[in-house]
Formats: sequence, C-alpha cells, structure tokens
Amino acid sequence: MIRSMLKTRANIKDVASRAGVHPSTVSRVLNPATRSMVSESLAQEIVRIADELGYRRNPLASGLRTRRTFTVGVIIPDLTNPVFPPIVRGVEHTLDSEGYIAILADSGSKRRSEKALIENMTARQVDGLILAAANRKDPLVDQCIEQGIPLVLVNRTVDKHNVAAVINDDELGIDLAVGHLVKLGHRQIAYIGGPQRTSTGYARYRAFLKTTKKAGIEIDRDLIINAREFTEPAGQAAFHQLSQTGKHFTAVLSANDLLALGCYDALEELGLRCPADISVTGFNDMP
Amino acid sequence: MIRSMLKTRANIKDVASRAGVHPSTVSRVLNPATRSMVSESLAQEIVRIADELGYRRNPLASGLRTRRTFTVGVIIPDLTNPVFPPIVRGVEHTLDSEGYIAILADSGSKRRSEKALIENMTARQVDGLILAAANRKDPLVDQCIEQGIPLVLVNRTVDKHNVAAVINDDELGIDLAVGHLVKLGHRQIAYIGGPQRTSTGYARYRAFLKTTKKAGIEIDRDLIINAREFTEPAGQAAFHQLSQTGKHFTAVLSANDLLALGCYDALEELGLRCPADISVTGFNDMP
DNA sequence: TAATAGGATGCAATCGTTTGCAGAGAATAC
DNA sequence: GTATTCTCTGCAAACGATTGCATCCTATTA
Repeated sequence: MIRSMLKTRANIKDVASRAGVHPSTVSRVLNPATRSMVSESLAQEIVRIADELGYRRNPLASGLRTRRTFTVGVIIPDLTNPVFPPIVRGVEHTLDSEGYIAILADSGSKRRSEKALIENMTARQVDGLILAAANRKDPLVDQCIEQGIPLVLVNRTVDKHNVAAVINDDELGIDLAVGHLVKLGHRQIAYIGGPQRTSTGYARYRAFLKTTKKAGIEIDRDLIINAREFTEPAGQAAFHQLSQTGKHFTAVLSANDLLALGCYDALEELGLRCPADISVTGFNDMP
Repeated sequence: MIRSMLKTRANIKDVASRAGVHPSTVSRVLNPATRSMVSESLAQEIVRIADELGYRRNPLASGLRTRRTFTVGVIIPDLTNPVFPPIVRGVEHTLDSEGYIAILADSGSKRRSEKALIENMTARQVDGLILAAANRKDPLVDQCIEQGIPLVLVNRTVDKHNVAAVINDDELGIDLAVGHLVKLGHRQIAYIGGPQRTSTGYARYRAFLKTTKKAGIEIDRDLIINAREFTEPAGQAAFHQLSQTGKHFTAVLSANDLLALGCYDALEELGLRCPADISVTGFNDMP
C-alpha cells in the first residue's frame, strides 16, 4: 500500500474516496448526532470502510472546527499529598468513560504557576477545568467564571459565586473526631488547624469550635493553632508551639493527616509516646 | 470593542490587521525559529500589539498544521500506588518547563484499557508517550515502536528493543537490603517477590538470588514466593503461604513496599509482632 | 548606470473536520 | 400531470495557524 508509506494514518478524505462519497457524508455518518441524515445502507458501508482503514477522527481538526476538544484540565496543588491521587484517579476514570481526557498539572501550590497553567489550558481550548487548590477568596476562580470557563472545584470551595464543588462534610468529620476523643475521656483537647484562607481549614476550625461547645468541652484558646500550610513540617512546628505554652492537654486533633504526621515527628523529638502520653487524631484518609 | 462581544480571544488575524501586516508575518515573529526573518522594529511592534491584545497561539490550529502538539501522554497503572505520584509530579514539572503538557491516564492495570488509551492518545497526536506499566514482553510497546511513536519507559523496562527507560538500580537496592538484614544477624531470610512478567519483579528476584549467594547465605527455595501482583493483598497472601510452609525464618524481604504492608497485615492476623518476632523489609520509598 | 544580490513581506495552499446551504431525485398531494 | 414536500448527498467556506514561493524594494557591485 502506498498509504502506509506516505501518511501515518487514514483521514476522512481517504475513507470518503474509498467509499466513493464526499467527506462530509463520512463525517455525518461518524457523528452520532447526524448519522440519521444518511441512508442506512450507505452508512453501514462507510462505517465498514472506516474501520477497515483504521480511521480515527483527528481531534485537533475537529476541535478546531467545533471548539470542543473533549479535554479537561485538572490542577492539583501537590500530587504527592495522598488525598489527591484517589481523586485524580476517579476524575480521570470518569472523564475517560465519557470520551474526555485529562490534562494534569501539579501547581506545586504556587499561585503564579497556577495562573500560568490556567492560561495555558484555556489556550489549549480545554472544555472545562477542575481545580483542587482553590482558596476561599480566589481571583483565579473569579477569572474563570468571568471568562465563562466551566469549572468544578474539588476538595475545597470558595466563598463567593456558587460554583460546583465536590467536598466532604468537614463538620461531620470533626464532630466524629471530637466525639471519639471525648468518649475516650479526653477533656483537654488541643487543635491544630489548617490555613484559614482555605475552605477546608476554615470550615474545620469553625466545626471544632462548634462541636466542642456542643459537647460542653472547655477549650483553651491557646491550645488552638491554625497552621499556615497543610504540611508535615507545619504540623510539627505547631505541636512544638503547643507544648511551649506549658498548658496541659491529653489529645490533639489535627485538621489534616499531614499535620498529624508532623505531630508524631514532634512527639518523637520531645520523647513522648502516642497514645500513652498524648492522643493524636488526623482528618483525611491516608494509609 | 466589538471583539469582546463576538469572539472569545484574539487570533493571529486580529493581530495582523491591527499591525497592518499579513498574518504570516505575525506568525514568523512569534515563532523563535523564524523571527529573524522579519525586521527588528516591525517585530517588536508586532510583539507589543500581540500581548496588548492578549493573543495566545491556538495550539489546535498550529498543531494541525505542524503535527506537533507539545503534548505527551503519561500512562500509569495505578496512581494510588505511592511510587507514582512523585514520578508523575516530576514528569509533569519537566514537561511544563519545556512548554509541553501531560495527558494523564490511569490504566487501572488493565491491558485492554491500556491499548485503548494508547490508541486514544496517538489519535490526539501526542508527541510522545511515557509508560510506567510496561511488562518485560510488551506488545503495546512493540506496537508503539513500530509506529514510530517516541516512547519513554519509567519504572520498568522491556527485554526487547532498546527503548529509553528510567529505572532505579534494583540490584543495588536488594543488595543494600540483604546487607542490612545480614548485619542484623538474620540468616533465615524469606523473599516475597513481584510478578516475574515485570522487569522490576524479575530483576529484584535475580538480585536476591545473586546477593544472598554472594553473602554466603543459604536460601530455602520454599521461602521464596513471587507474588502475582505488587499489591497489599498479594503480600498478605504470600506471607500466609510462607508461614504455612512451617519453615523457620527471621526476616522477610519484600520486593515492594505494598507487599511489605501486606506482610504486616498478615503478621497482625497471626498475632506476631514486628520486628520482635520477624523483620520485614520493603523496597521502594513510601512514607 | 545597469545588473544582481539579498532582505523583508505578502500570497495562497494546506493541515483534517464540520456544517449551512443548495440541488437532485423520489415520493406524495392535489 | 404538475406542484410540493421530503430525503439524501455534494459543495464550499470556515476553524487558526504555518510555510514554500513569488514579489518588491533597497543596497551592492562592476
């Protein structure tokens, strides 16, 4: 075959000429929405020829014309944070089943690069964006909405707008954690929260206050520390800060598992044992 | 401005007409390789106008013409396996710095879907593929090579061809692990290996045999089990199988951390403690 | 001063699809 | 038997960029 030497792949024109029809006819057959326009017998013949030639529609060309790329951008702050892989996996799987693909970007939590990434993705004509790194007030989100880019937030949400967001029930989670600690007999509970600029950090902090109040537990404000980041070092630092207050506490509730891990590090440095000396509870669901 | 009402974004024609030149001139200016063709003063003017209008090249159109999409496909068997996120992150970061983006797909270790994914990605005209899921004999890899698709293997490699692969030094790793156990005084060492169809599983198995021989350790073949998968349940099952041999061993070396985790599960079920009763060593570098 | 070289820009075809419009028959209505 | 409506397919113009070729103008050379 000459074809195999010249071009890498059959295009719509090849299929058309092989079937003795015009490319537009082939296009119509291969598009479910327009398939009914062409006579059934011819349609079948065209389909046959198409996959005989191994034809695949070129998404670039078709996207150029239709402005749909069946592509969505996924921006994650840090893929090595164990919260995200399962999310990404699910997202990717769902997209795949609908014929979409995911463009993945790890922003490394840098705002600058997030802006650039969004820019890049919209230039690439993604059909939508999935953000897992939004802050409560987020100019980037504002901008997307303004430009009319379909947007879904994951894990976190924003204060303004009402943009689709899939998040978990922070209040319930904190409630369960507090309940658990209380049931174990803890009364002096410290709290290590996350950054208040994030919806999760903020919601969990509020939930902690509310839940402990409801349970009738007195909380010393000095035993509440909101870390600047959801990271292990931040948790470690926060724990040290707690212990430096000199106040007594028997349990620590962390707003996030990475923070909790940091607590363990600090415990070890201080020669304390868990749970013998102090209980540490996290939030997400890491291994 | 009428523009803002009609189209979403300035295109090359807009820039051209605003600058009073032909689109081709704009194209040349914006392409580093051809920029020198146009007079410096005009070039600067065009650049100025371009970013005044917020012009971004449309990668679909340009890719259609040039057949380069600055896109690479990344196929991972299971993103929730902690080995992969750092890899993906690194890959993505490097690609990004070169103006490429990553299309991520999690194959769920299914061969069928891998084939479909590769198909999908090549249809989308990716400039290259990164596979983290190759088997030692891999028809999919053969196919890519045959079709001339640039390919890089990560984490695992194949027997045939010599395709670029970035992998770690399995032999060294096993050597270190065995050395460590020996130094601790272990002599009865069991081994839980990975699937022999993978280069990692195979190489580590060979390395184990070689290293223990070198160290003068007698290994009972019954205490070597190669699991079918690199998963926690597989490790668990393998450990049970080991204990059912009734043979004595004081340490287990696992070819992978997930397998090691499975061992812990099994230990717990058997009421054994680690490291008091038995030492368990893994391989990769999970938290 | 005429011939020639060279630099800068425009022209138009092309990449592979999609889709509004038009036209050709065939079928139906009157 | 003519008029009207369908049904099916082709035509050609987009979509937004790139690039070989032609052209024009200016500078160099003999």
